[in-house]
Amino acid sequence: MFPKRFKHKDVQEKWIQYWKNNNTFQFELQRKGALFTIDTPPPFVSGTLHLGHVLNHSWIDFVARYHKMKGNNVYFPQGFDCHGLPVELAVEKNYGISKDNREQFLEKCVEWVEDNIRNMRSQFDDLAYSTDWNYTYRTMDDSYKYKVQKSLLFFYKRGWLYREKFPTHFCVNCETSVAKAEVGYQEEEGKLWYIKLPIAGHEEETVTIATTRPEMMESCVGVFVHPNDDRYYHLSAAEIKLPIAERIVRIRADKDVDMNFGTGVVYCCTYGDELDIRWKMKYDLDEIQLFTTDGRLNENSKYQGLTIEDAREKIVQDLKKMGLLERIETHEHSIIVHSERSSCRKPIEYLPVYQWFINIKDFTKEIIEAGESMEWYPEKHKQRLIDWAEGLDWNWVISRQRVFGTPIPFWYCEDCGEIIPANEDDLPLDPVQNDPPLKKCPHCKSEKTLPEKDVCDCWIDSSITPLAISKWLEDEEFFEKTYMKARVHRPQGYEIIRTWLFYTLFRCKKLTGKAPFAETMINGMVAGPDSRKMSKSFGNIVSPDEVMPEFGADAIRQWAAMGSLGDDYPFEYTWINIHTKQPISNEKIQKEKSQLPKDKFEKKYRRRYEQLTAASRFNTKVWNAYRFLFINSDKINISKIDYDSGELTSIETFFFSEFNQVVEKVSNYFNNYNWHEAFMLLRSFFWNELCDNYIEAIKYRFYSENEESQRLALAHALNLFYQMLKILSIIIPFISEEIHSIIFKKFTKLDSIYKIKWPEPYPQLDSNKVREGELAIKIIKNLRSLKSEHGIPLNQEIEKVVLISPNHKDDFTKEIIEDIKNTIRINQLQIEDKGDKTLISNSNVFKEKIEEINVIIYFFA
RNA sequence: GGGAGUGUGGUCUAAAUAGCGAGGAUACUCGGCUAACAUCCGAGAGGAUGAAGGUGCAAAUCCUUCCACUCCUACCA
Repeated sequence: MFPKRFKHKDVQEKWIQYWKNNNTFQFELQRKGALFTIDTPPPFVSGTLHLGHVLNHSWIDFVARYHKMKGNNVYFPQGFDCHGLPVELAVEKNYGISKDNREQFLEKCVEWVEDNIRNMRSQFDDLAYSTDWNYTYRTMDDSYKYKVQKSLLFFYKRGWLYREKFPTHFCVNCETSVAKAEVGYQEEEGKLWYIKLPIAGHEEETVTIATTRPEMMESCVGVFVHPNDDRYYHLSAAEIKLPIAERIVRIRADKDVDMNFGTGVVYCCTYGDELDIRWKMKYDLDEIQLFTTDGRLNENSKYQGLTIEDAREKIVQDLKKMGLLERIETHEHSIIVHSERSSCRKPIEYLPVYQWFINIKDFTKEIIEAGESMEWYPEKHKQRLIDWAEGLDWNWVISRQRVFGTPIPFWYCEDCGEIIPANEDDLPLDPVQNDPPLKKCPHCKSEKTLPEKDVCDCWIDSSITPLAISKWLEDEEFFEKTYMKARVHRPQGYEIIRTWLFYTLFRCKKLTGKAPFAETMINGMVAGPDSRKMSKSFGNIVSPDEVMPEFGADAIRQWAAMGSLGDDYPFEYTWINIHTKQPISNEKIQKEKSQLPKDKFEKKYRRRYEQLTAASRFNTKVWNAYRFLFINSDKINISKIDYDSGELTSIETFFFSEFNQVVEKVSNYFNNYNWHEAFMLLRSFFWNELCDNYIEAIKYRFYSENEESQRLALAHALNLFYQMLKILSIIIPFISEEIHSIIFKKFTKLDSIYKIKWPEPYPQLDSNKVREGELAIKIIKNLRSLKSEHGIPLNQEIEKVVLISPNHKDDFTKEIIEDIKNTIRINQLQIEDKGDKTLISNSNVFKEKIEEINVIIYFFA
């Protein structure tokens, strides 16, 4: 049976279940074919995939299916990135458990993550994502942590992992240090305070600084002016007596001072910003730490206990009382905030705290080399990696003062600070819960040890994904085959080139000696229809759940295929009025949305997704084409769809030959991950050639009295459409699988189209037949248009057609004359090599010239 | 503030080292046919390639400036 309609919902459910029950996507290491490993991006376990994931992972699935069909042994696992602040925040919020209650807290984190993964996995399945779930990983698993910790010991032994006190981006709200990659800048209206600082020795004389951070007065360790600033030339070696702190600091000249900002005088506080850090290092200034990790003033301050904000107000008041506050200005500036992987967005402070670092600055050259050694699709994004590597000025802070993460496997001696690394054999472990390998400090013999409570930065976890999936340290043969000797493909978005790709290149190269990737495929960001990023505040978010039920995965994958490599890709829709079907402007919609109640709004307006509409139509066309072939072949007994090239008609030979060319072009597009062009070609070939011309031209034989002709026409058509279906299955797997099971399974004896190889070109096609077939199709096309133009029903028989063909008369074989006659329904078809004036004497004759092949048509209606 | 990327009909995209009237697809509108089809046939509307200049016989393509979006980076205390 071939249902009349393609019901994507039922079909999807059926095949998801089937693929799962039959382990269709199972990977086998021993299978023949060169190993092609795909190091897929593990999505953060937010609980739901967004359209960006859909784009990215649809492409990845195309890659996997294509390379598999081409004969590679494709290793295609999919993992999940579990650790991170958002998990902790969610657990704190949803369960009300504090992270101080460590054990219970961690338990809940795992629970929350597992819930989320369940949902995300089923979203992947809904996409027909052909990953083998037996090889999935979660960064929170013990086996994963084992590898991460082992890699840390590896780095430690070589001196690339070290612990040091260093002013670090620190979020006093989340109480954690954050990587440079996790901070952002936010425009904010602030104030600029002008404060008079008395000159030491001449206290009646003052110099005025402008600052946005008056509360840092007590941590001031120097005052700076520009060396060329004449206004302050006389002060160049003077000293300042700091108010409140009552300390003396020197004035220095440094060209990093901006003369045009404020008064041209600036104080250096440890630590207000990155410049302060640089000056502190450069002039070996003192370090005065003023803040606690929870954002209060510490014992070094007279304002101990106050929050930073309160202290600011208090100090300003005090300065005012002392008569040292000159004036206050409002000031637009961007402040550095905790922005990524967190919704915190609170200001960042620089706190000198003990942190674990990985030396990365010394290896940027190697990283760039590893990047250069890969093929980039598209090439242009390579620059992002190089720019980032070359501009790097700090080492990588890898420790996070959080709970839910991979523990850093070290202890310290409380007395002398000696570091005690874990025994490799004891990994994975959590130093907070496990005892150190030594009873006594190897340095001072003290018995007091402290565990490292910090956990790793998430990028430490995710920067060894190629090793995790290849069973590094776990299964030597597997590792050799899927990493060392495999062609490893890395698909990802351009926004994480400087993080995920950068760190992976570095770590894997160092750990294995081999740069991890042979190639990388870069996708852009999915934007809203206004080509701005999807964001709540723009009201342009579309979730996959909104469109999947209506259109199905095969339509959404077509949308993904229409995007272009490396560029941003909007998800298009238009608001329309449901009743008039007229598009509504954005402004109007925003207005209506705010004015109408939700249910009324939804009754009146909805989104129209043009691209998905088109995709659905193509699905329907595909469905009906195969259905038509099925219905006809079902009437007679087709026992095989193999063919004998001698039995092919000219028209058939022509289309087989066209197909060969299409396969070659599509291969080329796929090899370059140019999904857009590949799919456009497939669609138009399928629709405009195979359906409109090929089927139309052989259709009459389906109804023929001649059983042999009927049988051959169907067998040949089924063969060609089967080859076509193989290719289509890369983009639209559900519908292809369904059609395969209905029509082709009995011929292929395969339970899934997934197991089929890429089509071989049809061999030994007779070039004469190709030429004749092409001629026939051109004539048929023109005759059909002619009929239509003159309002003659396509099924109405035409009395007579005369073709004048000076060049091709001999190509009109008996066979193609029959084809033309029967396809167009011509009673009498006459071929001449030259015209005859008597032909046009009849008044009911239309004349038409086909320039391309120099044929004149006389059409007797 | 700086850097990078992008900007082509409503939409997605093509135009090799610049070369004929900016092509295709899709969506939309109108008319017609229909013996698989929501198909098919025919027609229409819609862009002078973000803006302005410049160099060329010739520019979507090269140069300058500006604008918008995206990503990255930053020292304006």
